[in-house]
Amino acid sequence: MRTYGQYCALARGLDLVGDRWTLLVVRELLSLGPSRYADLQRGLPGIATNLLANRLREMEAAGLVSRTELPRPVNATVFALTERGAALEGVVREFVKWGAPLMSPPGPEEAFRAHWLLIPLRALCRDNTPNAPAQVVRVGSADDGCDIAVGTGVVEVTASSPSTMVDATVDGDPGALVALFTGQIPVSAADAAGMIAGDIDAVRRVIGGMPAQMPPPAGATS
Amino acid sequence: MRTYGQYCALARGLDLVGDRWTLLVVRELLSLGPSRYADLQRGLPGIATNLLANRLREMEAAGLVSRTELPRPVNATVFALTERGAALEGVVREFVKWGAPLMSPPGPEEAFRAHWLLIPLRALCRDNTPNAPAQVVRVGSADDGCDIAVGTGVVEVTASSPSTMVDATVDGDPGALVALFTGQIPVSAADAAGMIAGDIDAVRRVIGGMPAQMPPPAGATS
DNA sequence: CTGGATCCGGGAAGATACTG
DNA sequence: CAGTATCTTCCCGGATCCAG
Repeated sequence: MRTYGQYCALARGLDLVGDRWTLLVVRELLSLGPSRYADLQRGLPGIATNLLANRLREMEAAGLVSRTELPRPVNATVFALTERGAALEGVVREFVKWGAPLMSPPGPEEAFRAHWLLIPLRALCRDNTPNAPAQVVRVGSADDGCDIAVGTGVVEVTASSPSTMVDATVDGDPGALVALFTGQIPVSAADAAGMIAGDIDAVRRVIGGMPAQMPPPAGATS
Repeated sequence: MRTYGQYCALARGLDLVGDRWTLLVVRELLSLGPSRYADLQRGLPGIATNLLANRLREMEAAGLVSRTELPRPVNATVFALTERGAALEGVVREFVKWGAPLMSPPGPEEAFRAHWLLIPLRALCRDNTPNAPAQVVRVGSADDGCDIAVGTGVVEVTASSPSTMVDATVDGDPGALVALFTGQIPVSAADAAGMIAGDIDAVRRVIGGMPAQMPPPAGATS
């Protein structure tokens, strides 16, 4: 293993998770929960298959990931974060917060998965009408997305599950999706763009009126 | 610049600061404040000189670092974090928290600089006797270390400055220093080991009785 | 002396093909 | 499905050299 050789908590931490792709694997496992190899590959477009296998081995050796072989007839391998690996959530959350101002509209070559929004949505969503009955808003699709469950003021965001009944679904191009949840475009505009299906009030209910995190375009008057 | 090509705040953040050494450069600039090239080199043992120059250029291009050429007769270059670069403090803090359990005693090959303790000390130190007059405890030396200033319950940790008058100085081998401030060894033991010069009560004053963060050795009874 | 640039070897990362 | 094998590319690490 490559090490910085420094007796410093940051350096020792980076010795374990500073390699390329490692924190993105953590993101996947934090978002999706225990996952199979092929699911991780789908959530990590651009990673070489041998590299994913290497990372999973290294992370297992470092005690961050556990590997479970399911017996017949399932015959699958499931990767999950250990407690120590899940403890990286704080690091990832701070990173996402720091990266938020970088979320200008995506380039044409850039990949997108709706479940990547899970960690940001946990920080962004609110229950604006806590006295209303519980509702679920889906972002993305049943195959790849997040389910935002609200009720009694509590918000829970999970990876979307096909078996969950939802009150509304929000989908569309990635840049618009991010702009909607960061409050840069109003719900009405998203609806006019055909991004919303189902109960539009459920969507209004969960969107926190967060002040714009993105820097204004150069030359804009503040 | 190499990129993950993912429209995700974490991936875009890692595109900027995920390269090797980058976050350690941030650590140095957060701890020392504006610094010269040679100072950064001293705080980053193991880095190749060309690599440091490359990183500083890339970080400048990314808007994380500013470069100021001081005019004659000083004729030096000073590197400092921009506001955006300084905003990485949250990421670094979470990383240090996560890395704390990794701080088992250092190996013989491992480098150490006392100013690396600055960020951890900010989380660790308290003012246990807020009504006493203000005091300063130095960790390490005037050349490389931290000054912990306490008074009226407020703790401020800065890089050590030769012009600061201190009430006590703590120094010694790196593992013992970490053990002392994480509460794994008592002040009395550190004193018996000759680690403390000056007012030992000033040292007691700043050490927070933090519960042990390190995992107990295997087989230990909890 | 400070703040680098240049050159080179080794190894990590990336792309693709293939397999139990 | 969950990888391995192989090849290429290029980043990193170490040493040396250099301009102001």
